[in-house]
Amino acid sequence: MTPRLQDEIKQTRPFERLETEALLSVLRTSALLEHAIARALKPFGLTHTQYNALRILRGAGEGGLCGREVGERLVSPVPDVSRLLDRLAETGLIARKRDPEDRRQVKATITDEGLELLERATPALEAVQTRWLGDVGDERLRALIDGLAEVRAGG
Amino acid sequence: MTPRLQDEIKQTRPFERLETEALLSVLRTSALLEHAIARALKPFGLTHTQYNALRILRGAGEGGLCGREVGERLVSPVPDVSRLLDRLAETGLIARKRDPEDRRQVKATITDEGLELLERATPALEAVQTRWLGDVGDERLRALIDGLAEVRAGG
DNA sequence: TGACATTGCATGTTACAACATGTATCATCG
DNA sequence: CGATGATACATGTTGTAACATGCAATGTCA
Repeated sequence: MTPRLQDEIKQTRPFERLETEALLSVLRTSALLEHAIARALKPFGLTHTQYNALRILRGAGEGGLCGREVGERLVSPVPDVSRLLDRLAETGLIARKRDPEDRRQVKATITDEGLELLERATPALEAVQTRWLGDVGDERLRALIDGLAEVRAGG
Repeated sequence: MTPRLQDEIKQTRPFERLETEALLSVLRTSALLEHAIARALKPFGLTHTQYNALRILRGAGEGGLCGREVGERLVSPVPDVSRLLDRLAETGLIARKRDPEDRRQVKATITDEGLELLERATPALEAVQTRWLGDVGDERLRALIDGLAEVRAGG
């Protein structure tokens, strides 16, 4: 049922240290999930990062957020929020305007078109979530969440 | 000590479902780890994928492996092994030649230069592993490994 | 043997990531 | 008030990822 990482990547020898196996497990699992997510979002013309940015802006409401704030809220940090928002603006999913309070900032807000696309795309993403995590019990999920938080605390 | 994901990405509301939090935890943790790994490998002019390919070819020994086999053994699948090996060959880290047994295949082998670079780069990667995972106990690591394997089994 | 599919790899193209650098606006402090 | 630095964003460049397509070598089967 649950295959060993060692077999998945056809490694002949067992891992010497538990930490190595854990590290590679995180990376491989994430890569597979990202791939599944990319496939699910492709029909909507969105990358996962773009999808997340739209969700963040929806959560921000009318006032919107500046680029820096969007960057801080992204699940996976990206060092180029300007062009991320560029592309969303080009396709009309968000709108941008200079903040009169601080003219350095550019406030981004989600458009109706963006909201509509978000609602159409969300079920595809939930399907991925259910498929991959739906059969994992709450106790295991909790252990996973806590363990990963502890890893991140090491950085 | 262990921050909540919810706070890390400045989300105001708690996650509705445990699965969502687990999914995003995997993705975020992996992104942070990949970033740390990329930084560690940068002085050696290697990406993480390239580093892994070199390790795989070192493990294969004299006979080498063909591109398909390298792809199967990579932690994170990449759909372009040809050019991955191209770059390693350009910098002299691997050598390639057609397999006379099956002329479709191209056997890749690691060069002495590749072996030497691998040995110089490995400590940097182990440092990342120790920093991020060194303080996580074996029991938690085991739970992490098992939980992630169960997630992958869902796909 | 010859038609057909399959496998393994190469290559063109597009989009995006990552890094460095530039520019306008704001904050701070003498 | 003016100089200096910090902040927020824009932009140029390079390298790579992802996808599609094409070609050569092999396998399959009538």
